Order: sequence, then C-alpha cells, then structure tokens
Amino acid sequence: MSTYKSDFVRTLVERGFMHQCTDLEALDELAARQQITAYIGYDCTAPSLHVGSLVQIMMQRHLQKTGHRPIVLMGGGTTKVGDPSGKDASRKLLSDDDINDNMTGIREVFSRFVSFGDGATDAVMVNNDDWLSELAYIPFLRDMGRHFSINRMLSFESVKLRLEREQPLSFLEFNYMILQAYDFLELNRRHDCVLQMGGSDQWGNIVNGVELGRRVDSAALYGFTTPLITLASGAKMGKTADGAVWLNKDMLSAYDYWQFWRNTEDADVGRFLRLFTELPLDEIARLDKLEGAEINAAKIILAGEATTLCHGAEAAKAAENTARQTFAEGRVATDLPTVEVKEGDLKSGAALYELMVLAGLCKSNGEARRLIKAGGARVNDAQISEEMAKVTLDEVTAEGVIKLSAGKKRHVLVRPA
RNA sequence: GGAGGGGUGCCUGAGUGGUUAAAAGGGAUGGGCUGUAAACCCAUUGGCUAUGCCUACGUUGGUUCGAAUCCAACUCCCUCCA
Repeated sequence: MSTYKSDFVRTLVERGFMHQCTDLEALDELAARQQITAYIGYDCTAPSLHVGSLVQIMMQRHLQKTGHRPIVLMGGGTTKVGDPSGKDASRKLLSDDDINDNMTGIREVFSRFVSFGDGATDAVMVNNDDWLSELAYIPFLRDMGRHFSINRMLSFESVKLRLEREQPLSFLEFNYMILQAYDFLELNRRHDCVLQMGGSDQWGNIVNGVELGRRVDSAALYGFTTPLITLASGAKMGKTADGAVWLNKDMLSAYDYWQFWRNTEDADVGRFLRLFTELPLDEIARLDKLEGAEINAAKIILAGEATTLCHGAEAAKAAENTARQTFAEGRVATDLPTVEVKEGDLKSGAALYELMVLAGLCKSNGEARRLIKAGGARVNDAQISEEMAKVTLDEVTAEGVIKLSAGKKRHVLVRPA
C-alpha cells in the first residue's frame, strides 16, 4: 500500500484524486525530497466556483497540508480566449469587467480552503493576464509557436472532438492550449512551479505545458489530473433544484450546500468522503460500511464536514439543526430561508400560488398552480391541493411565520411584516 | 467570391398550408415506493387579471380565410469549390 515516499502523492492516490500523471514515481521522489510548488488554473467564467472545481481546490489544500506550496492561477487572460476542452460549442466571450468581477468572487472562496501569505507553504494567487496580455505576437510565435506541431495539436482530445462532430473551432480557441502551456513555463520561471494539476479534461493542455518547459528551458515539469467526478448513477455532479452548487455563500446558502451533500447517493458516500472531507481514511472506511438507512449517518457527517470547510463549523452546525428540525422532527425550523410579506396583504388573504412565487419556490403563477394541483404544495406541512386556496393571517404559527413547501425538500418561511 | 445545406420549446430532435402551444427522447419539477438514497412507476413541463386571452418555431415584410410550414430580403452557422 504505502509504496509512496511523499505524503503528498500518497494522500492524493489513497483518497482517489489520481487519474493520470506524467511521471508519478519521479514526482513522488521529488515531493519526498523537497518542497514543491504546484499550480491549478481556474477560468473566471462565473462569479463563483462550484463543486465541479472542489476536487481541484481540495487537492491544493492537501498540497499545502503536506508541506508544499500551492499557486492559484486565475485565468484572467485565458478566459478571454475560452477553453474548448470538453465543450462542443464555444463560450460566449466575456468582457474584461465581467472577468474582473468574477475573479473577485472566486478569490473569496479560495481563502477558505488554502491560506495565503508570504510563508514557505503559503499559497500565492496570480493572474495570467499579467503576462499573457503583454505578449507580442511575432516574438511569441517565434519563441513558442515553433515548438508546437499542428499535427500534434489536431490529435488532442479537445480539438479532435470538435472536428469530429463538425462543430466550429475558432482559431482563437485553438490557441488556448498554447497559452496554457505557456502559463506553466511562465510559472516555472517566476515561481519555480514544477507541477500542474487539473481535471482529466485538462490533460492535453497540461502535457503541452510539460513538454514546452522541457523544450524551451529543459525544465523537469510534471502533470497530474483528477478523474471526472460523476455520480454513481451516471449523472454529472453538482446540480440541485436551483442549478449549480456554488461555493459562495451569497449564491448558495450554507443550508442548501449542506442539503446538497446530505442528498448524496448511497453509492457515492465513501468516495465523496475521501475526496471532499479530511476525515482519516480508517474512519471513512468504517462509515462506508454502513448499509441501508444507517448510511444516512454517514451522509450527515459528509454534509457537516464539507460544509464546515466551505462555510465554517458554525454554519454547518446550524444547517444540520435546521435540517433535523425540518425533516426528523417535522417542526418549523426558524432559520429556513425567509421571505417577508406585508401584513396587510395577508389580512384579506393572499392566493397561495402568488405566495409560492413570491417565496421563490416557483417561477411563475402557472407553475405554482400546477404544483398545487399536483399535490406538491404545503402550508405549515398540510397539503393544499385547492388551486385557488388563499392564505391568511390565521395560518401564522406560534413562531410568527407561515411555512410554505414545494415538495418535501424545499421550504421557505413567510413572515408578515 | 461561387454552389449547396441549415437555424424549432431548457437540450437533442420530428414536423413542409389548417383539431400544432408544436411528435419523440433527455433534463427538470411534483406524486408513489423508501431512508431527505438509487432504481422503478405515474403526472406535469410558454405566459396571464384564465372555461378565455396573449406570446412563440433566426429577423423583417409578403401570399393566404388560415403559415413553423409557401415567397422575398436580411442575418447567423455548416459543407464543398475558388
């Protein structure tokens, strides 16, 4: 089992982060012998990262905890180009302002997972726009372009996929892998970075960087990728009722984040515990053995640990309490998401379907009415299937709220004000 | 620049003059079964001041009693040729 010499590589392999590595043995040797610097790039395509990037973020955390130095590369420059990997259509081009805004949001998330600063193992955050935007076309082509063969580039998965499906691939996007390769070289020169990690869809881009480093600077660089994380049932990971599972609190509440993990499929529990928590492996092995309804205990631990990492222990505890009151005890948990409604509106009675929309449980009156007819709407946990039902102040509970539910899992409190 | 093909609902994708708010599948939501799981079964899936009205098949006009379906212009994309 423990054939690995470095804590870093052993941790990654044992916890299920490993998919491919350019030279695992050499990387292990190196990490055992000295402190290494490794980077992962994140494109700034959204105002927050979501769980899809969490595997990567956890890797950087492990890197730091095992005594090495993480570089968080913000793709301010490469986002202007758009990575074609794994997509069969090009992305919309984002404006510089959007990119900057997005970067601010992403930066916030990171500080929860790795510590930044000037110490030996402190993480650094850099923006590749700093060097990419300054590139002069002709010199760049002469210095870097000559190391790339079109023949080879065409064989990379990201490009091949588009060509085979006869989808357009712009020259702009075609350059993405060259720029990412150049990033690696630049980070090696600036920060002595020797390892690039990423998702399996980044393999081609990473390998290009490793090779470019060898050709231009004779540098020994390494690449490491994680498997694509899918659910045991085959679906992509990271979707909830409301869309992506964001890591930023203002885009997804800690409670919803906790719920996301709590609803993990049985078959995924062990794997997710290894990837997304830092519990010791023997503890995880024990939890993973639980069967039937008992595995719910493991899911609660998973949710608690994952939420603690992202939103703090307090928020995790609160989410667990709210969930317990709501689901196990069937009570009205007072810190469910709350919406205020004018008392006057309720006095004369407000249509239930309108309140559902107001509470954000439905997108339109029509949708709300369908939901009510289908028996999916509840007021204070009592099913209401009368489409035109009114809600009045009489429904206000002792806690001073009205609990509206869409289905069994989505609840909102309405508070008269 | 030339020739051809194509733009349909969240996505894929049928539909070539009328009961088409638009087949089918996927996804999503709700219900059932359960354990706040998976699988499975059922239902729903444009909007509204709602037995009716409005908006919708790239855009704008036109033909027609009637158009996603026919015509014209525009626009975007794909393939081949130069």
